[in-house]
Amino acid sequence: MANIQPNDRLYQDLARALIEEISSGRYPVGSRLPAERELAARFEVSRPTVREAIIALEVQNLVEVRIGSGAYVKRLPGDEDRPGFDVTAFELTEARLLFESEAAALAATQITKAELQEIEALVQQIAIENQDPNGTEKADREFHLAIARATRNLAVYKVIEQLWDMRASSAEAALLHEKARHANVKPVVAEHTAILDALRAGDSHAARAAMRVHLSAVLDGLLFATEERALAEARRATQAKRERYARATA
Amino acid sequence: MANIQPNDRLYQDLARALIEEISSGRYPVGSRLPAERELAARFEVSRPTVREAIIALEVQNLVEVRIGSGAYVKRLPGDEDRPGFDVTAFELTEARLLFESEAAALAATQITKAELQEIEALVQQIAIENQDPNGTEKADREFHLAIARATRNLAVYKVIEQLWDMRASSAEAALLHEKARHANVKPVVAEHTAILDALRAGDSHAARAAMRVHLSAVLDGLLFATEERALAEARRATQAKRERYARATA
DNA sequence: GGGTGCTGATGGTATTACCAATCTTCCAGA
DNA sequence: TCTGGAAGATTGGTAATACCATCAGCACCC
Repeated sequence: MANIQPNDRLYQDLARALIEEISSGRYPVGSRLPAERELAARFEVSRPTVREAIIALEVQNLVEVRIGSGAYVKRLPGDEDRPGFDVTAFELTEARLLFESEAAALAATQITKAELQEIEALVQQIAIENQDPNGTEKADREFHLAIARATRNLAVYKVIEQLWDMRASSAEAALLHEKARHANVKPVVAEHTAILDALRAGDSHAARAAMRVHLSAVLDGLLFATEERALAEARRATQAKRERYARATA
Repeated sequence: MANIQPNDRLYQDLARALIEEISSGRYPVGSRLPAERELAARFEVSRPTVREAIIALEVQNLVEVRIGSGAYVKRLPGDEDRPGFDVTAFELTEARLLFESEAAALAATQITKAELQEIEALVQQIAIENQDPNGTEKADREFHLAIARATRNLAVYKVIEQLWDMRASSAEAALLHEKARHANVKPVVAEHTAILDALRAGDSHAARAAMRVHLSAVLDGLLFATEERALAEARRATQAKRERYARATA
């Protein structure tokens, strides 16, 4: 296949190339991509492979396929459309900082006694999970979702849930959170308690601020884990160099 | 093709059917989907069509394809993967008010010239769509997603996209927005321009405020449409009562 | 018990054929 | 001259078939 960086599967390589061409302005929004047969000839791949690449673009809502007419560019790709692009732990935590703080503020305006009791029980469970060497973060997740539920807005709840699902399914985020945990960066009970206190006081400003403090600390923990990871990588690279040198001088 | 509701293109029908099967628990997370050849036989389609459907699922990160092994379920489809999930128009717009304003504030801190140009073109397109009696809200959607993209945070983008997808798939929201549109409540270009101006000025506070003004107005429009609808319902109820009374006294 | 090799099953890609839908061009009629 | 319809070309959609690469499981040997 011509002009494609071999990487994984052909359809992905071709989708990537087409995304690059759209991004570079070769095919503006509203314009039609070349026909399947033409693309197949140009990239020296089979037509089914072209179709598969176009479908990948279609599912990402980048193009619209009109039967008998062609594939039309719907929008310019952003970074999030590059295959293999995963949500980073930083992005995830930044998004949570922005959004969960607003959810906490809204919840504070209307939270009930029962909801407060549930959240209090979850704070206690977080403390218990922190003692367990193989602890999970189930209670932490439930704590945040309980606050989202207290907004009594289903859309808000589904958004916060989506953020937590992203966290669960992102390999990079999982790795970094694991590193953070090994470095003993765990949910800080005091921060959760501060959020709970602000909710109890019905103070939306305090709730927003407490949630931001908490998630900023999570962000710091991730940066700490990132540095730890960078150090470990550097050590590994040095070791490899030493071995190479030992081999060269043996 | 067997057991598929005919709708659009075969691969889409099949992808939909597979999503339903995953959702219903037939294929839990981590389990392997049947082989392409088996699915082709079962659904009475060709193997390339099966491949196309699997690629659609793969691009949506629902499955992971291992060469020589099969397609494995990565996660359960959420409600956002299933059309028809019902969030009220009020909940949706309130969530957007909370979250999109934060996204606008973040975007304002780093937005590029190219991104501003894209957004400006979209504002102009909104104005054009407003003239069309059968106008859509495509440009409005793209406007908001372009701002989300300008945050350069994939998690933020996916959240805003999810909110718009909820709107697109919610029957109740669609009805109310239709009512609002008939009452001539349309995207106000001046509000969009104000958001654009704040972004251009790199003023995150102004961007947040402008987005909140805009979405508060959308909320007002919905409430207006809700009142109109409530009035119409009340009139219908009164008419029904009159007919019942007339029947009772006849 | 562990390692290696073989076989069958899996996905990946290509070629070819035919059909349906759309677009463009040309011709005939008003 | 203009308009509408038909025909042909181009487009995407689906299917069938062939062959190749990779993986997983099983059997055999050390």
